[in-house]
Amino acid sequence: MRADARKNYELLLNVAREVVAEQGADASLRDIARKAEVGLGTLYRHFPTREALLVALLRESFDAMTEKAGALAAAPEPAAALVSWFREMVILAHKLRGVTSTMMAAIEDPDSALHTSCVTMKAAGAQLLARAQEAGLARRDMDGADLFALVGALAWIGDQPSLVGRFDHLFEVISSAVLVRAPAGPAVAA
Amino acid sequence: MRADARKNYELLLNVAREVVAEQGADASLRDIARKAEVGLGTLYRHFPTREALLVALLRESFDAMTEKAGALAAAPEPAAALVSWFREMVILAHKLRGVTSTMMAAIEDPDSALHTSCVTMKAAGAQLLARAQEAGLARRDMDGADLFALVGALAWIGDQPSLVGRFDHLFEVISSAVLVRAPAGPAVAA
DNA sequence: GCAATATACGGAGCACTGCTCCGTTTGTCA
DNA sequence: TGACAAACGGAGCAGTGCTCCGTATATTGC
Repeated sequence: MRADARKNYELLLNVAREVVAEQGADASLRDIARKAEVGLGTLYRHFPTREALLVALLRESFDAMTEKAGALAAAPEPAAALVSWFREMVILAHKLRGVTSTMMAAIEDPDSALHTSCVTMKAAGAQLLARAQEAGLARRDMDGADLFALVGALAWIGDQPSLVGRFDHLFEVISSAVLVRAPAGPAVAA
Repeated sequence: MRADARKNYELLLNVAREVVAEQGADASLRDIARKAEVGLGTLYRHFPTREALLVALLRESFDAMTEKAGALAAAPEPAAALVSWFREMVILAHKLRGVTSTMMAAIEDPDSALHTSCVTMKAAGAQLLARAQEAGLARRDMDGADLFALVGALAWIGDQPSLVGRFDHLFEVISSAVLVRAPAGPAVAA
């Protein structure tokens, strides 16, 4: 890869990160090229499709979330670890507003460049869920994909301007659905 | 209003309903005009903005949901009534895919033509929720707006092609978050 | 039944979008 | 220092939302 090409690649990625953060996943590609002071053709050569650009943007974040899940896998409180990771996922999905749909599609599309990162991350999340389930702290009838769907749903809520004030509350409501009801007082299940 | 104008108005509304159902809320307005065999100008005269068109489409459905909530307000089982209405709301939001954001915005925007219908419907839903809460069957820390947000979140899930198979399950997960945990056996809270 | 006119119609036109294609420039390596 | 593959930039196409105005027509008063 030629030096100027590499430079433009990085430049475009950085500009895209900013623009997507402030305009959402359907930002104008011309705008990104313009802000990077680069021809539209250059953008399209490096990222043949909008998804390719988003993929490049997402992959690093995804791998970071996988790593984080790995770190939490040995945390003393499985439920707290799960919720903490869950929350970070939602925040990430919100920061890259609009991309959640892309993410959901990538999980099921083996041809997507994001597929591997996505599946790995899902597995990492599923592991946190499984640990909470084994400890009797989470619903047993859920898997990693369900967890992902809830991430997307919460990110959608976070994307609605009229709901920002309720976000924390709704996060609690939905995450409490994943967690098993705490036993009421000293009563012991038969 | 002239007769031909009224005819075109109805025609456009019917065509729009079909097109939105199959292409989503961001369907091409040109396309709608074309399918109605009407000039683009005619569409814009009747519905100056895309939102105006959606509003006209939504209002009748909204009023129907308000009515339904009224009918359920006296149902024997408050929790079942709430869940049943909740489910219909989600299905409606899904059928008009993409419009949920419009709906959420309308609730908080007094200038929106949809505002009244929307607020009324929210109130009707809130009433169902309140009845379930008074019966000790639903979380007390929720209100009508929270309920609406969950409708939107579930509609988002329903809009993801990769999640259609999990929809019923996720509906159960989220609606169970609204309902209070059933007391475990004969144990009585102190 | 027939003008007159207000009202509604239709689509050309503008600025934007995603995406392709190709003539021009430039980095690289012998 | 050339030669040339590789990268660049932007004109061009088809689509979009939305405006504006010349044309056609439904309605009204006679």
